[in-house]
Amino acid sequence: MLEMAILGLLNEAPMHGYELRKRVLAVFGGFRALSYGSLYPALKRMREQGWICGQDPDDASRVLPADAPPLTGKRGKVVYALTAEGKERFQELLTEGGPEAWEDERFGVRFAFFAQTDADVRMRILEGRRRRVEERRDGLRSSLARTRQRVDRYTLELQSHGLDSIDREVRWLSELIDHETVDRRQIDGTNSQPPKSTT
Amino acid sequence: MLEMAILGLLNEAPMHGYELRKRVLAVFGGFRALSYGSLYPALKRMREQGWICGQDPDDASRVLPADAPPLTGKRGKVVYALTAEGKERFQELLTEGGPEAWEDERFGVRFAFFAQTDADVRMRILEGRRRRVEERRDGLRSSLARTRQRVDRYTLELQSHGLDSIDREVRWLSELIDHETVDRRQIDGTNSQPPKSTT
DNA sequence: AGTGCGATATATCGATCCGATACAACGACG
DNA sequence: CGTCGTTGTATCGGATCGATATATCGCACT
Repeated sequence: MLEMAILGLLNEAPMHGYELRKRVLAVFGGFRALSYGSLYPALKRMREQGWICGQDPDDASRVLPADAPPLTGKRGKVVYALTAEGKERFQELLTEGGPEAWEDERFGVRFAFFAQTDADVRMRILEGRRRRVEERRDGLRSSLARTRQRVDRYTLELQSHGLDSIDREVRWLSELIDHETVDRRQIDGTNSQPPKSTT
Repeated sequence: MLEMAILGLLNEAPMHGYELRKRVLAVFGGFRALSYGSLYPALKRMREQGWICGQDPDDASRVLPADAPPLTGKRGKVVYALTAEGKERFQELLTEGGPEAWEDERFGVRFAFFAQTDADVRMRILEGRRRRVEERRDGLRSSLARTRQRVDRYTLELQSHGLDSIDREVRWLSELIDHETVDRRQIDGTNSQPPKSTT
């Protein structure tokens, strides 16, 4: 979810599209890129939605709402910032913990803003993600077991390495879940909350 | 490169689109998926290119070349097989070792057919891929070093885990390259080939 | 003083691929 | 005898990429 990434980063500070892209590359670089071909259309859509507004830094009076001209010819620079609706929308996204949140691409973005997410939503997403990744691991594992004898060295190497990566992610997620559980227990201990069942 | 994946798998054995998809999931599952939304249009394109042909298994006489009808209504099953041009095209792809071959998605597919690729092309691709991944690693590493103090626990965790994954890939590639080098030395020793510079 | 390169910056275009969905036939199972 | 899961083909809209065009700015080199 590109939309959430943009809202989240603009929530930290207003910036140019260009800057936005560099930040995305730095934060999500291990998982996802962000091309201009998605960025600028996304910014346009979001401006139309009213979630962000663009402002010309050379002429502060010239605010660019929904219907701004395409800036052809002499192009101005635009600093984007969240509107009230944008902040609202971001908060709304933070509370969503449905199955979409633990799909490959979404999860990375979702996780990057965990610090602003409620503990129970964090837990739901981490456990959902783990289930998801375990499923894939099991599928790959059995497929590998079946074909092990029949394939060449390189295919085997590729599948083994893929399986290792997935195994590592499961372990990483388990560590995070353990950590969350400890945090929760500490809160429960001092705050006497009932121990919620995490389904 | 979806095209190469299909050609490569059909080179092993003719099969249905559906089967093709399952094989792709099994072999590349750790890296890439394959949706029907890409598969069937791709098969159609490739049939138009003359690389593959489809044949109705219930009526072997009914071969489906380039301009076959969309099979609406009563849909027949289609077994796809490589044509002579298709085999040629696949061999051609196997010899290509340019920069495209070591980009994220391409590399996995490329690597899966390494057993049918020349040793020097294998080496070029492995080293190119390693350079590519090292670049990303260094970018991420310095970005992480710069922001380490300023970000929250989850962002840090995400970036660290991403960096670890990339580090692991570099090590994996290095092991493969070492192995290739050993193989080459053995051939050079017994076969007295001149030690090629791998630029 | 010129010049030329790399970074900053906005924007679009075509192509690729995904996700969801529809449709249909077949076999297993109760 | 129905109905559920698997096999199987196909399309649609939407998201995203990769390449490219354009323009400005600062800095180094000559």
